[in-house]
Amino acid sequence: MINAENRIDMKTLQEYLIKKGINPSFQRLKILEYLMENNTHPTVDNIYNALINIIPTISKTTIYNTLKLFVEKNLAQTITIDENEVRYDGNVEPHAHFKCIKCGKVYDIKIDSANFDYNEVDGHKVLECHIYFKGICKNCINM
Amino acid sequence: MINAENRIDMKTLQEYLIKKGINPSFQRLKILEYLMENNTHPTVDNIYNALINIIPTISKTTIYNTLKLFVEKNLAQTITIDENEVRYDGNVEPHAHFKCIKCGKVYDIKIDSANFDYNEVDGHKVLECHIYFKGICKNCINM
DNA sequence: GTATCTGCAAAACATTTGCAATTCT
DNA sequence: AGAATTGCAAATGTTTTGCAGATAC
Repeated sequence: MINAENRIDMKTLQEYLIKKGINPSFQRLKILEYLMENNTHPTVDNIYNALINIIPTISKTTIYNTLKLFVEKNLAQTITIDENEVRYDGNVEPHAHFKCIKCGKVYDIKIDSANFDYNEVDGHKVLECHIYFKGICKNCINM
Repeated sequence: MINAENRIDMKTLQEYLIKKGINPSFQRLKILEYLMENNTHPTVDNIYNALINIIPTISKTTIYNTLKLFVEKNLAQTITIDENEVRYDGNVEPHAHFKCIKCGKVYDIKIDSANFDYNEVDGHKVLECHIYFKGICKNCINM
């Protein structure tokens, strides 16, 4: 879906929203575009601060509403790697995350899908499995 | 540390706090006792509502302060399995958690320590590894 | 014209902070 | 008395809610 310059055309995004049963308003398109083009696991505030330059009238309420809708329709997932900061990820495939305690950046980590393949643990039915790491990222380790 | 009735005597708790470099005030002892006797991964509110019956003057500020101190001194760890609810766990050994999406209960899951033994992922230095599952617990699955 | 979507303002929560009162030794 | 601890009240920050106006079909 993403080309070499990490840009996605609006038409593709629009079709994606419709396919998922979401009315493709301009705000929703831009929020989806931001999620797709930046795999930085943004907070609501991150998205708001980026989009206020493009849509000066956008409100945080709309961002909250839209992200909630995206999570319900499985276009995004929430990441709660740290207390008091909910982040959003447009990648809904199973994968792990790594958060650097120095720079705060959150990286995607590919994990052997076998490690994710729990049907049950201790007799409980497993529907989701989340894995995250904390430490020093490779950019910070040499500083 | 815990006997058959899941009760711990105050003397033992007091020695534990002192060993960890914490002045054993009555409030701190009771918060530690609650954590140790209830492995229910309580929120600040859970602890407050339980202790207000024992110490009618206790404040949430004290609970926040004390838990922060316990985490610093490695007597407890925070669990952020769901956005907007920080839970505390008196078990600081590496282990996974399972949260039931029906009843909301959080269970401890023993995990082969080999699965926790990452030194590095993708070149990043790993200091902590957290794993949690969501699904339907064995008590809710037959209801 | 009716449904939906947006965004302001207020409300609802959780957590932190400043500070004064209390407790402990 | 002096240092640490506690707890009230206010501040902060994030997310939700109610609702009125705007937009889309």
